[in-house]
Amino acid sequence: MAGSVNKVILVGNLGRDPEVRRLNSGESVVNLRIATSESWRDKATGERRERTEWHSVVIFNEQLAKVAEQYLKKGAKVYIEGQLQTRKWQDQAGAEKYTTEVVLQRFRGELQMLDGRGGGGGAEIEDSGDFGQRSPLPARGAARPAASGGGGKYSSDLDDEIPF
Amino acid sequence: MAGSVNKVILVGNLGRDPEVRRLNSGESVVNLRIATSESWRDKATGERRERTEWHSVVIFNEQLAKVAEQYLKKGAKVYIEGQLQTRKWQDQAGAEKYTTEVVLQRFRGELQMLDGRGGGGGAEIEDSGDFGQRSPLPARGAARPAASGGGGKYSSDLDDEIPF
Amino acid sequence: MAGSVNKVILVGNLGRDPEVRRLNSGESVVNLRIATSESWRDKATGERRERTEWHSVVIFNEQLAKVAEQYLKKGAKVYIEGQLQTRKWQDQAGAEKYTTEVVLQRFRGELQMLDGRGGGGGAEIEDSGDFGQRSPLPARGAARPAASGGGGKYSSDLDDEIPF
Amino acid sequence: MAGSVNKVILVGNLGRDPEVRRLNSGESVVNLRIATSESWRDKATGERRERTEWHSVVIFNEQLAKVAEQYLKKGAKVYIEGQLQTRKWQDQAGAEKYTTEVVLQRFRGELQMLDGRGGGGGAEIEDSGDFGQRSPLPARGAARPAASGGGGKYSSDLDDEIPF
DNA sequence: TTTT
DNA sequence: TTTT
Repeated sequence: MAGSVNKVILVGNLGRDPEVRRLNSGESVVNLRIATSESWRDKATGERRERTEWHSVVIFNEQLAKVAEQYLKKGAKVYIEGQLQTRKWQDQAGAEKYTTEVVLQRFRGELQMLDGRGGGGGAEIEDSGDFGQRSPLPARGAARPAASGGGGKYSSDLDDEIPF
Repeated sequence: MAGSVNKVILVGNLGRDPEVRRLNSGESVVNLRIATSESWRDKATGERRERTEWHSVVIFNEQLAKVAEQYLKKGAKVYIEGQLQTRKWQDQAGAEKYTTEVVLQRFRGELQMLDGRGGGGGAEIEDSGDFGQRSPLPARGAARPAASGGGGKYSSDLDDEIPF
Repeated sequence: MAGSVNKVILVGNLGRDPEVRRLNSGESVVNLRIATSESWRDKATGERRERTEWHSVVIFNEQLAKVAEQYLKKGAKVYIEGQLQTRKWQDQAGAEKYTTEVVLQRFRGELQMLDGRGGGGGAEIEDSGDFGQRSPLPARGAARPAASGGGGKYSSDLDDEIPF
Repeated sequence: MAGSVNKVILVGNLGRDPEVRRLNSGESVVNLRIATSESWRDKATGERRERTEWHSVVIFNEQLAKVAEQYLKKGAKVYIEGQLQTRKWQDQAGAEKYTTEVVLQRFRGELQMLDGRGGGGGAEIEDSGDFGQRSPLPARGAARPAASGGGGKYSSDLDDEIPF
């Protein structure tokens, strides 16, 4: 459709470690389970209440999948930007089911690690040349984690694999 | 959870007229079915392909529910901002089902009508006083439709009901 | 900085035709002037008031620059996604000035045309192959306009130039 | 204007402590200075480069101003949602200047504290009653910080002042 | 079920 | 300078 936008922005915490599936193509797909929550005081009872929402996130973006696989773990706080997709499937009994996921397509979406030390992930992309004073960050969908723990080695390795 | 964000932004078209449910409280809840789509050319086949995604939107925000009920109809293009919520329900056979919706809670969310003539809806809210040169728009979650077709009457009526 | 996000989302109308600058590299950069506005009823006076905000948008993204150049004109309604950048410059008298712009970097940002007939622009990108049922839209920052006025020719030409 | 959107989303760190101005009305306005940055590897030189962008944020939203005043300090990481506003002013020499700010109007905008312990701020709002299973969070523009350091006292005090 |  |  002309002129449409389908965007989800989440800031939340991983409920468990990332799940990585390796495709035949060699690419990996990462699934995250992310919790967001709101709390409020119920005026009627005066009690504090909280509602947690769980989101299924699927990362097809190769660079971001690598970052997720290498640096994220249960409890990590992340910023995620993707799009809504609902897919139909059948359970073992043959019943129709629908699942709605937040999807980061190839070359699309964003992932930022928001934890302080040993985890904060900033955008990190190679530039193909100067662009006046605007050189930074021409590319999309990439995240570079800060050195986690013992240094920047993994970070460097990752850098070398980013193809632009 | 501390520091979480759960936000969905959609620009798309209504697949059918809004569905309005009246609650016992007198409030109304509006359900929208919104399509977003992307198209691309398949490199392998050279054919143009398109994928349409359908979104279920639920409007609990009273002002926006009124706007939706009065001014939106099948085919209308809208900007929607809400949050993801998944709810569990049982079908007639007793099978567990999950549905994920984009929800505009009371006093939350945004709705903007994007159609040109007889439909464009801008934010429209009363101010409770001046605020230096920054007076505009202190309130959230409101949309005022332009007069649709026969004039601004409904728009005015609506204005009078906006309680701030 | 690790884990940062800098994002602007605008839906508004062009105050004038796009301004195109051709760089020595052959690339073009497009500047847009976009108005957003809010209206509200002043509670004290009962009068309707409106505040219009003007935004300077700079498009370095080549694909989106082409779309803007070819299909946008004064009055057009667009969805824009970019990032905030402030740059320092000197006026003729040598006085320091700062200008803040919404920038769509190379390969980044989004542009959707929201006008109905002869103008609605949907994402339009070639795919490099199938990806199961998820094939669509792996790429970012692209917009394909619908044929404006005299047909889809320019649209097709544009398609051929999109390098992925 | 009908159907317009003016939204800025930032995730970044405070460059200095919040600046609080007390208005004659008793309300306070808080100014923040927030840095976002991107880093990338320059393909030509192979060097890592980084660009930091500084944003001026102005909080008129009373609740969020209180949160900012009480809980934010230099270095804190925050999620901010506001709108772009450019205002004209004159320096001491009478020269015209323009400043663009990210503004959180009264009852509008969002602020989430993203630091781990003693700082993470989740939405925290009182509800005016039940709303089926959807009771949470009817209100907008509020943030409740987690107890910082020694307990929830300030948090509770703040709660009592939130008028809904 | 929309839209192009 | 747009739009309603």
